[in-house]
This record gives sequence, structure tokens and C-alpha cells, in this order.
Amino acid sequence: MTIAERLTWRDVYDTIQGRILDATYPPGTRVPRDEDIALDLGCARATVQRAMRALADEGLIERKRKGGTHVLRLPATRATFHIPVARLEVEATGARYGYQLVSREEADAPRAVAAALELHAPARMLHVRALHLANQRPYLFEDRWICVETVPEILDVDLSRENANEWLLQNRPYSRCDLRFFAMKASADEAALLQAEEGDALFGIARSTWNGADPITTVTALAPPGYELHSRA
Amino acid sequence: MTIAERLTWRDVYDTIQGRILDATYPPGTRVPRDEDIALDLGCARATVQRAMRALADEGLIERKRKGGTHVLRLPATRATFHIPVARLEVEATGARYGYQLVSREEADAPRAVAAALELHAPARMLHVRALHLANQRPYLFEDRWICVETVPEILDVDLSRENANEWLLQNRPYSRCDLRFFAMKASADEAALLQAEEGDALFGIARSTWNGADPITTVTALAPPGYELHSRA
DNA sequence: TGACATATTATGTGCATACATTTTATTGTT
DNA sequence: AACAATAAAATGTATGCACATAATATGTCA
Repeated sequence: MTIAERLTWRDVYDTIQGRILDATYPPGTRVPRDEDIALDLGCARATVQRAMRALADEGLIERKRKGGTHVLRLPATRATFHIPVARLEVEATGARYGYQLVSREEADAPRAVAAALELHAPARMLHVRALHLANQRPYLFEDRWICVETVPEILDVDLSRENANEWLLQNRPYSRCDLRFFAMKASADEAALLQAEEGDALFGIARSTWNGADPITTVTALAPPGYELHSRA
Repeated sequence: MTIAERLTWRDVYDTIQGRILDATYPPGTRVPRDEDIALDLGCARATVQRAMRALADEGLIERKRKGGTHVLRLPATRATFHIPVARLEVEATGARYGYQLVSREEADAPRAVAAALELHAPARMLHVRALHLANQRPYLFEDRWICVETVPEILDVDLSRENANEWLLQNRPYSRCDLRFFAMKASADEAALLQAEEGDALFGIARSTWNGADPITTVTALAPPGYELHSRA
């Protein structure tokens, strides 16, 4: 004899997701209101709400007050990526991580940097270039500008030993982050640093971060041919 | 005189996030238990729970039963991307969308395709290549393999008029999706199709989808130089 | 000392209820 | 017929409570 177990929101989630996947609720159609589903499945409305919110977060359904719940016509294809913290990424592959400072100098923000950080006035910056290595081989080259006004302590950090990215992450949490992925041809310089050929296709990641309105840093990271960014959902 | 308004979970969220960002709760430290925060801020524990779950989902904190809540040392650097449905992406820029079938033929799955879809046995596939255009210019070139056994109806779809990607999304929802982003040099063929130069750096998106254990499709989409994938958080 | 059973604790979940919010539908007025 | 005021409907949220679950700390016994 089966015991009348309580449904968890996960059960409801699975049920509804199943009905969407097997087209019991086809794309574009309306899903019954929470209360009816609750009645149907035999649980509280709050439980259905919890499940529905999860489904909505994942982009399968759309909810509107009074409008009800609808299955999206084109399910939102979104992917969550873990942005590489180079050291962790390298270590995860079992390789030995290495770090090498290429250059470090104070300078005023050039046009492109000011634009990336949405600066309105000229700003003093620390310009750092560094290499991340996996088993002695170039893994990622980063070209970074750090806003000295926002992060004055950075001037006292020994960046020949410590990785600017991780120092910033641990000491300057950010509240906003802009990301861009792109492909570009390697210049002679970049090719040399990455031990690649000039003109090779590099994978680029550009990131800018702020805390509130204060600009923190903007980086462009380049990966040699063969690099891939993964995600599974 | 201010009315004693109730706190919403969003208020609690903002408060705690603020305390993390201004290092009231520094990285690695423990955050008070939900009940104490509730008592402190003057709301119900459930409200705190709601806020904490959101913060945990976003990768700022980590929660463990009995272990309590901790601020992560390296705040999860993750980003959510909306994978382009080419037509919508083009239309969003105000350009006119166009679609052009390049080739269509039935064939057995070659090695690479079988691997991408984790096929154990040889499988009959439909191989489709197509161009997405923005204002008549190449925007994205897709090379797609569709599993005929899982999606037999695809053989009856007029792919010279209808876009395989959207047809599949609307008719074959998937439960799993693998994604890869990469950069590669354009071959002569690809360059011609994308009106680029041979050897140009192309941005690549490879996607495979399944419904349950059934393989649906695997695509490689290539974008001409200048293409960027964005995300802001 | 070490291993295993047991208690404790913080988060996770389900439920019932009341009310808030938003958007649509209806009604009424000019 | 057009427009504004009003009602209605669905989801969203806050609360209190009881209990479930998982991880840690404690205690007992060999």
C-alpha cells in the first residue's frame, strides 16, 4: 500500500515541465492557474507557485498577473557560464598553474578604456598585462586597466607575485559586470605572448566591473587557438 | 511621519547584498542565521529565506544546512547569456531579416556529429546548411544535423522557406542543451558564404540538444568578424 | 584513542491565510 | 463612439507554524 506522501515543489516542477515537453501544454498555450493545478495535483498553491517561479526563471514559461501563465513559443535559450578564474580553470584540468607579469605601469585611461568603464572624466589607471600558464604554456593573456581612484590599494600589491584578477575579486566585490565574447586575429605581439602564429583566431573575453557607480576594472583576456567555453543545461 | 511599512524580500536582499559589498560581511565569513536576521530587520524568517535563496542563486553566498550561510571567497563569476535566435536578434537591431537555404541532404551521421550527440549507433540524419541575413548581408552561417529518427516530420518541412532552428524550437522542446563557444579561422568556403576573407577570425557557437535521451540536433553557427556576444549583470 | 550512535542546529519545505499588485475586462459617462 | 472610472482575475508576497533534512557536534562504549 502506498503512503499518501506530500508533493514537493520539485514534483510539481517535474510534472509541469513534463507536460510542456510532451506537448500536453503546447508552445504558446495557457497553463491552468496555480490554484487549479494545486487542486488537481493535491497540494497548496504556494507549492505550485514555487515550481512555477522556477520554470519561469529557466525561461520555459511566462507569468503575468491576471494574464496567467503561458508556455513560451520560443523557449529562452540561455546559458549560464562560469567565467574563468584562470587558476581554477587550469587546476581543474589537472595541469600546473603558472602566472607571469608582463608589464605594469600607471597611465591615464585611453579612449577605449574610458568608454568601456563609462568614465566621464579622465582617470588615473594602473595598466597591467599578465600571462596565465598551464604547465608552462600560455593559457590566457590578460590586458587590464584598474581604476586607481576606486582601488588605491592596488598600487601596493605585488603584482609580480599575485594575480590581479583574484586580488580584485577577493578585495573588491562588484555589483555590476559587463561581458563580451568575441573572436579576433592575433597581432604579432599577442601571437608572441601566446606562442601562436600571427593571424591565428583568438578567443576574446572582455569584462568591465563596477561597484555601484564606481568603476573598478576592465580586462580583455585572449586565449590561444583551441580554447573553448562550455556550458551545459 | 513615516508609515511602518513591511519589508519585502527584495529589501532584505538589498540590505544583505549591501553588507557583502561594503564588507560588513567580508568574503569567507559567516552570515548570521536567517532567524537572527529576521529578528534584526523585523520580518519573518520566510522573507529572509526568500532573499537568501536569491543571493545564493546568484552565487554571492553559499548555504548549508546546519553549516549556516557563508559569503563566498571568490564570488561566483558567472554570466547568463541569451543565445541568439537569429531572426529576433537581427530584428532587434532594426535590420531586415533574411534566410537562405544553402544545402539540404540526407546522410549518415559522420564521426564528429555522432560524438556531439553522444550517439551509440549509426543514425540517419538530415544535414542542413543555411545563412541568416541582416539587410541582405550574411549574419550567421549554420551547419546543422537533425536526427531523423527523433524528428521524422522534419523531412516534410520546406526548409527553403522555413528556418530549421525556429521550427525545431517550436516543435521539439529539449530538456538538455550543450553549448560551446570558440574562435576559428575561416576556410575558403566559409569565407565565401560569410563574405569574409579566408583566414578571418570567426566566432563559433556549437549547440547540441536532446529531449530526454533522444538526440534532436547539433548545430555549428559561425559569425563573421565583428560579431560579439553580450551579457550584463 | 577511535568508531559508532545520538542529539543539535541551521536551512529547506509545505501549508493556510490574508492582502498587494498588476493587468485585463466591464461599465458608465459624455 | 471614445474615454475614463471601476471591478475582477491571476500572480506576487508576507506571515506563522510545523516538520523534514542534512551536517555537525557530542557522547558512549569498546
